[in-house]
Amino acid sequence: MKPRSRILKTASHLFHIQGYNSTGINQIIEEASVAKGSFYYNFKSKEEVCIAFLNARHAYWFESLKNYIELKKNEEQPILLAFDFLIEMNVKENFRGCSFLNILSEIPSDNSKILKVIQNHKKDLRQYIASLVNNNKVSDHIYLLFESSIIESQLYRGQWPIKKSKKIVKHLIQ
Amino acid sequence: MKPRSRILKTASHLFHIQGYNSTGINQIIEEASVAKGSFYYNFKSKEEVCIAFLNARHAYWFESLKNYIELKKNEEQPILLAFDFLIEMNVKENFRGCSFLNILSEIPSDNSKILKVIQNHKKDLRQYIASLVNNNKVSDHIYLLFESSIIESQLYRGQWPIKKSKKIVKHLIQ
DNA sequence: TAGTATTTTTAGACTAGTCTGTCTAAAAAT
DNA sequence: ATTTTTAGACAGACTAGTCTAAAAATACTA
Repeated sequence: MKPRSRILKTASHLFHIQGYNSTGINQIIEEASVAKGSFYYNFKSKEEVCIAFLNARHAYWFESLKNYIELKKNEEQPILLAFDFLIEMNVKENFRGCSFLNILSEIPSDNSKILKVIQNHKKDLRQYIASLVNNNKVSDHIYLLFESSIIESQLYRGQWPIKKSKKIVKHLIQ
Repeated sequence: MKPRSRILKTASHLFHIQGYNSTGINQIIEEASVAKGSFYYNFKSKEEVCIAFLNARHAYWFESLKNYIELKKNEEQPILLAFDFLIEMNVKENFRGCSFLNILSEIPSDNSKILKVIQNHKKDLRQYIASLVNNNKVSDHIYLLFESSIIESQLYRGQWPIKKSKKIVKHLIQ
């Protein structure tokens, strides 16, 4: 594995479990076993690593979600499976919530570069949910419940908001 | 105004517009025109200021909300006014979202002291919404939409998620 | 009301550490 | 021959928190 990948992998892990501001470059390069020179050879700043992380996370998260739904689409309706996916992610990632929303809270509100990446991720999610439910009367409603599910389960460190939302959505789509 | 109040007022303002981690003690004491000794005479750590801020914010936010509803209860149903209150707060505070959720994203996930303050704030909100709607079949549903409204309007820097949620809630309660 | 004791606030030096980012110069890989 | 990576020193600025010693404010008491 080349330095660039090691940096990105380590930074992603640290940003995700510690947060962006609490993760320093020195920690990244040490845990990635990379020289500081290589860090700044491959990335021009910490912010650029952040953006690279968000892009990678975007790809990984959507792929995982789509995979999950594809795998179980015989058992339940896709949109309901999306909520099961959240439950599974919370278990796997220990209720760390949404990387995008977490970083949104950490950056100064005038950082439009990062803000745009976050907004685009959520726009894609909103659109994807719309494509799953195929009913534009309720799709934003479901999107809002989906978002709530993520944040509230992070907040309470429990799955009840997701289960509650799923139950509501079940009624909404029938 | 005594030093303690000046510190709390300044810190609250800075935490709210810059975030917790991006606000240093030196900036707080300078903008509050207070000696560093006074800071540590009145608070034993930055974390304690954070908790004091959250408690003050909790009181202020709820009082504002209840005031708003009391003032306009003849025009519309209380629970719908709660959403109008969010719109007004976004205008007043420039879409900075929820201080509690913002700080939730900034603190290490093992900081149970701060986490508890945040959880209690949201528990109170959930309960208050329940008391407004007086229908435990939909009250959590509304709570989840309320939370989404705050975060998504912060994310998109726009009021549409609140307006959308309000419309949904209007149908839910009739 | 005057004098004393206690609490609070002041300015600022200081510690020991953190941060992002730059730079050099050599080694390794391509 | 060029690109990439290495180790690590270094800069300049920041961090939370401690400490000193004097001044100011407050409270207590005779």
